[in-house]
Amino acid sequence: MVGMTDTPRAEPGVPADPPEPPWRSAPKRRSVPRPQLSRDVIVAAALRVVETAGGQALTMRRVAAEIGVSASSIYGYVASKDELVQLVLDQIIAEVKVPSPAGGWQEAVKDVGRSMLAVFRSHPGVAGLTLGRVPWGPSMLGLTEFVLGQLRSAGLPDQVAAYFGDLAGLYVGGIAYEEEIHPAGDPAAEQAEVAQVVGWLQALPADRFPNTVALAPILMTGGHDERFEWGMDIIIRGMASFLDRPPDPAGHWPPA
Amino acid sequence: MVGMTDTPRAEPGVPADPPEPPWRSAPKRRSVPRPQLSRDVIVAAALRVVETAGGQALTMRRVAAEIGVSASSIYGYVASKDELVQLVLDQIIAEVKVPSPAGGWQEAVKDVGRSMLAVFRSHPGVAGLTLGRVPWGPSMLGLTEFVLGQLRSAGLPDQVAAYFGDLAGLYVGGIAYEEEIHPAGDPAAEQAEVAQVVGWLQALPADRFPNTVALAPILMTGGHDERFEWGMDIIIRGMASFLDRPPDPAGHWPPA
DNA sequence: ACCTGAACACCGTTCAAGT
DNA sequence: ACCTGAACACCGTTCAAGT
Repeated sequence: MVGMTDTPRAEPGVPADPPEPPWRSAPKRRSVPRPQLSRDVIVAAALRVVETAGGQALTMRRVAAEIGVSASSIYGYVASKDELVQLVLDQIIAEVKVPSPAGGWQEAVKDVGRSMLAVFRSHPGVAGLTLGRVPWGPSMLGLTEFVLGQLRSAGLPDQVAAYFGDLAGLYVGGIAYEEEIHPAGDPAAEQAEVAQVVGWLQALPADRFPNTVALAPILMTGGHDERFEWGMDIIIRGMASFLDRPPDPAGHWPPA
Repeated sequence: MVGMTDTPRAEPGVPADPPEPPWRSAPKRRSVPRPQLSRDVIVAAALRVVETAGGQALTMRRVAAEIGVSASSIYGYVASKDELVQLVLDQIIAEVKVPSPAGGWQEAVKDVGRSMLAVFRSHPGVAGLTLGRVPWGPSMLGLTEFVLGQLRSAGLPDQVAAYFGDLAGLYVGGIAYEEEIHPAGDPAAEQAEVAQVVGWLQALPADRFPNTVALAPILMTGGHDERFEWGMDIIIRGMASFLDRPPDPAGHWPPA
């Protein structure tokens, strides 16, 4: 079954698969007479490399070695490293769960964020790959549709709903990337590092930096989950504030 | 000024030496055989490299070439590439203007964000270096102090003020990085790319993706400034919402 | 038709050797 | 004391050549 998603399905009559996103190239080689390479094999190997050795270890040479093939042969199936990265992203975004909207739009949207963070956490190394990219792959579509639906039916202005993905995607990806870079592995070493910075801040001249000195102890506290929940809450509160002041009848925001 | 000792000086005051006769061997030791290095020289060269060739061009070899020195000599003044990056970041963050608080805390805090984005824009290539790093350099302190002071005197809970820097820093750095990656250089090519994605989204089956299809035209519209202002507004609105529901007398949030 | 191997033009970092 | 040059262990990508 590995080859299925590989097959270019131009055949009409097959129902409603979304069209290929613009960044996807057609594989250069088709007709596989032997158990040779394929996009799926390459993407799976890439994912294995990222998970076992981190995002910065995702190199064409390493992926090739993981499969047992030369680096150059990968270029028969994938146009560039960037395309491989997009394929990897699309694969793991497919794991994000679309939640039940029963708890209201605010919880539903937060749940998408939580699920996305959980997926990034379960594939350490992938979050860094989203930075500076918009993963407009097929698996992103279901998520986008759900979130847009939630925001619109809550009564938020279309432009507000449209911009939200930008902000939320940046936030979740950024948080996940920071967690990758500073893994929660060794709590003792982590606490020592925090204590060092807090100590430095508290040693500042209190007359010139009164607020920094005063807040130093709580500037760097809080676990990853706590900070993430707080950040999502801020964003959702900002979104919700648009419900108190709806746009004017022409749909413009801010209202005239 | 450290740079002064760097200037290669060929014995001032001594009048023009006649050229060496052919039979003379070169002197074994010149007073200053090579221009002396220093951190300032290296950081300045690094900044020049980043600005002229982008953040991904910041390599030790390129910085060395910019100065006219071997790559390995840089390690006499800077422990690693990461330290060099931190020095570059601190240098440019020093350019961020601390605004007047006259317009109220919301505008003041937004102005810090705007100024920071402006600085990143004027040094293209630097923003990407902030990702996954907390630039706790000396020049960050004045900014932190100002923002914390604004938020506290506005009446926001200390923990909310403490977390704000995290969120805002992630946002500004992320936005600036995205602008670096997709520079606004060629408006025609940019618009063509957007049109391609919009076309792809509009071609989706409208029964399965009604909201995505409906919002496709406005999902990717808006200039960089507009999106940035909107994102900052969302965050500030979220912050302001804490003023409507202040923390309980014990200082806890959310209030019991 | 598919894959390899060498090549090109790069990386960060180390370290013995030269001046 | 300071800097160089070679070396080590890597990159992404291309392309003639082999099978």
